[in-house]
Amino acid sequence: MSTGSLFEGGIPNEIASEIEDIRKRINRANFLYYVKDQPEISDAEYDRLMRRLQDLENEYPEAVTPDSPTQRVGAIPQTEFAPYQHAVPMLSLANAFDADELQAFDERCKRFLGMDRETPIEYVCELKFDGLACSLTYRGGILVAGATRGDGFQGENITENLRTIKAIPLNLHHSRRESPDAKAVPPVVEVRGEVILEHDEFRRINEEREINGEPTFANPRNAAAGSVRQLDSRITARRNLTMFCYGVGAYDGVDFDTHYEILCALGDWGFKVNPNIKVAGNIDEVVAYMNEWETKKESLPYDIDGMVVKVNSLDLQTRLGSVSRSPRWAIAYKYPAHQATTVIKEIRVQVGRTGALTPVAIMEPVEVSGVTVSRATLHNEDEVHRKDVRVSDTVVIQRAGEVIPEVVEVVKEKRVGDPEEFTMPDKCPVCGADVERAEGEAVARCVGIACPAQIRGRMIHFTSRNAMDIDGVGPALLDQFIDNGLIHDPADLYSLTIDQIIPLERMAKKSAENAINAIEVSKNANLSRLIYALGIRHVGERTAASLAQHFGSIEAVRNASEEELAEVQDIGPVVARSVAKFFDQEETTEVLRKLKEAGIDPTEEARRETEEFAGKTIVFTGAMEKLTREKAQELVFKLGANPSSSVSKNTDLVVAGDKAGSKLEKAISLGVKVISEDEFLEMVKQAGVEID
DNA sequence: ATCCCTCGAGTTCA
DNA sequence: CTCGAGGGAT
Repeated sequence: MSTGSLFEGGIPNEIASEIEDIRKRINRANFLYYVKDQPEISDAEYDRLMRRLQDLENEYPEAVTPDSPTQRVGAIPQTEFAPYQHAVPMLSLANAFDADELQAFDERCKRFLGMDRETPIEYVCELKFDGLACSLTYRGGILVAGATRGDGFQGENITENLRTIKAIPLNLHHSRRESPDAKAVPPVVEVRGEVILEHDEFRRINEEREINGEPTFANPRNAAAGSVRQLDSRITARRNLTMFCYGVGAYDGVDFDTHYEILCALGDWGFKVNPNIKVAGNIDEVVAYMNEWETKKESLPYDIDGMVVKVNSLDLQTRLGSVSRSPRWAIAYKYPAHQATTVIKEIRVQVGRTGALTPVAIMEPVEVSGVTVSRATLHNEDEVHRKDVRVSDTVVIQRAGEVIPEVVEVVKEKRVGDPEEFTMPDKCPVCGADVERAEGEAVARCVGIACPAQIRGRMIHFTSRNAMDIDGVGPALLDQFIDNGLIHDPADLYSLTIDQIIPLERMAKKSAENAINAIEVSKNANLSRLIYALGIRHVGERTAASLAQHFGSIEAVRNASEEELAEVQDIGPVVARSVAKFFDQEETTEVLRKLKEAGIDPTEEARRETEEFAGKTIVFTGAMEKLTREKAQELVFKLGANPSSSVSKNTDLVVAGDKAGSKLEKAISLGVKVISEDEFLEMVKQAGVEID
C-alpha cells in the first residue's frame, strides 16, 4: 500500500481536486438558478455534474463533507427535533393595520429619540412573507445549524431539512462586489429569513397528495410549515421550498451601519434577498409603498401577509431598544386577513325547499376580510366527515371568492377531549318525518310532504326575484301568512285581501298596499318564470325557459308525457321523470286551478331571432349599470341567444360589467370575445330593441 | 363507459 | 361562488 504524494487522507490528489471543482460548479449553478433566477448551465449539464460527484463520493466516502451539494437530498428520518436555543431571541413585531397606525409608529419613534416632528427618519420597507421564520448559523462561512423560530427564544433544530433548500447557501460566497463597502464573510453569523412555498409548487404538492388520497394543505404557509418540520428530510428535499433572508441575529467580525447594508451583505454572501425593498426617506414614502403593494401583491408568485418597516440606522435602532418582546424600531403592517380562526358552537341542520338537509356551522363571530362571520355551510354529511369538524373545535375559516365563508380546516392541536362526531339526524329536525339519502347521492332529504320548512322554502322561492318577483313579500311576511293560516300554497297569495294583511305584526297600511300591489303585478309574469317559480326538482331557470319555449302553455306541459318531455333540448330521462311526477300530483292540479282562477295562465312570447344574437352563447359578469344581469339574460334570450352562467371555449361573447372577476379572466385566457356594457347596449340597439 | 359542459341548489352579509 | 349531478358528445 503506497502512501505519500499521490494520496492525501486516502484520496488521490487529482480526485480531490476534481471533487472540489465539481462542487464549486454545482454551487454556482444552484446560486444562479435558485437565488438569482438566471441559470447559466442546462439542467442536463447540472444532472451530469451531480451524478459524477455522487459517484466520486460513493467511491471515496471520506471525501463527503457536510457542505457538499449531495447532502441536500435529505438525511434518514429522525424521531423528533432537538430543541434549539437562539443566541439572540427572534422577537415578534408590533402590528399596524392602517396608515394612521404607521404615522403613529413614526411619531412614537421620534418622541422616544427626542427628535422634532419635522425631521424625517429613514425606514426600510420589505414585504412580509407568509411562511415560516427560520434562522441559519454559519461558522467559517459554512452552514452549521438551522432552526425554526419557535417561541422566539427556543426553536427546533431542523438543520438537515434546511440543508435541502437550494436557495440556502451551504457555504458563503466571498463578496463579488468590488466596492469598498462590500463585507467579508464573518467568522460567525446567524442569518434570519422566511421559508416559503411558491404557488406553483404548492399546487403541485396538493395535486400529488390528492392523487395519493392524502389530505391537502389549506394554504402555502401550512404546506411550508409542514414540509420544514418533516422528520424525514428526504421528503423536505422533494418539496422545493425557498427562503428569503432579511436580517441577522448574532454575528461577529463584521460591522454594519444600517439595516440596508445588512440586506446588501446577505445578497453578496449568496442568500436570496427579495428585490422588492425600498429605502423610504420618511413615513409618507412608507405609506405609499404599503398602498402600492396592496394591489401588486396579487401578482407575486408567493403569498405575503403585509409588510415590515424598520428604522434603517442601526444606531437609532439601538437607542430605541425593545419593549417586552418586540423591538421599538420595527413594525409589521398587516393587510386585512382573509382567514381567521374561531370556535364551532353548534352544527345546525337546515331544511331547504327540496327537503335537502344541510349542516351549517354556527361559530363564535369573527372578523374576516372586513366583515363579521358567524355561520358557514358545511354542504353535506360527507363534507363534515372529510374535514372532521366537531362541536367545540377550533377552525380556520376564510371567505371563498372573497364572499362566502367556508371552513378551511380544523386546528386539530386545539381540540379538547374527544367531542362527538357529527351524524345526520334520521328524522327531519323540523317536521320529524324520515330522512333518506339516495344511493350514491351526497345529500340527505326529508321525505315529509307537509314539512313546514319545505313549504316555507317553496314560498320564498316562488316570490323570489328570478321567479314571480313579488317585491315587498319577503320571508318574514311569508312566515306570518303561513303561521296565521292565510296561505297553504303559492297560489293562495292571489286570494289574499288587504284586510287580512293589515292586522299582522309590523304591517302599516302602506306596506300592506305595496304587498298586495306586488302580488297583483306578478300576475303578468311570463310562462318561464311561472314554471321556474313552481319549484319542480331539477328545473331551474334554463330548463324552465326550454319548457316554456317548447310547449307554450302550462296546460301543454302538464299534458306532455314523460317521453315527449325527454325530447326537449337539454332534458333527459331524470328531468323528464321529475316534471311528469310533479304534474301528476293532486296538489299540483289544485295549485294550477287556483292560479288559473286568479287569471294566471301565461303564454310564452316567441323568440325573435336577430342577426346579432341568434344562436350565440353569452355570459354576463360583473355589475352592470343600466340593466340587472337577469334582465340582460332575459333580453338576449328573447333575441335568440343562449345566456349562460359559465365561460368555456363554447362561449361566443362575454359582457363584462364593473368589478368582473374570475369569469373575465377565464374569458381572456380562452380568447373569448369580451365587450363592455356600453358596447352590448349598442348591439341591442342594432338588433332593433329599445331599452327603457 | 367516460369526459366535458352546464345547470341546479344552497349559502353569507351589509 | 362552489359543488354535485344531469345531459350529450365522443
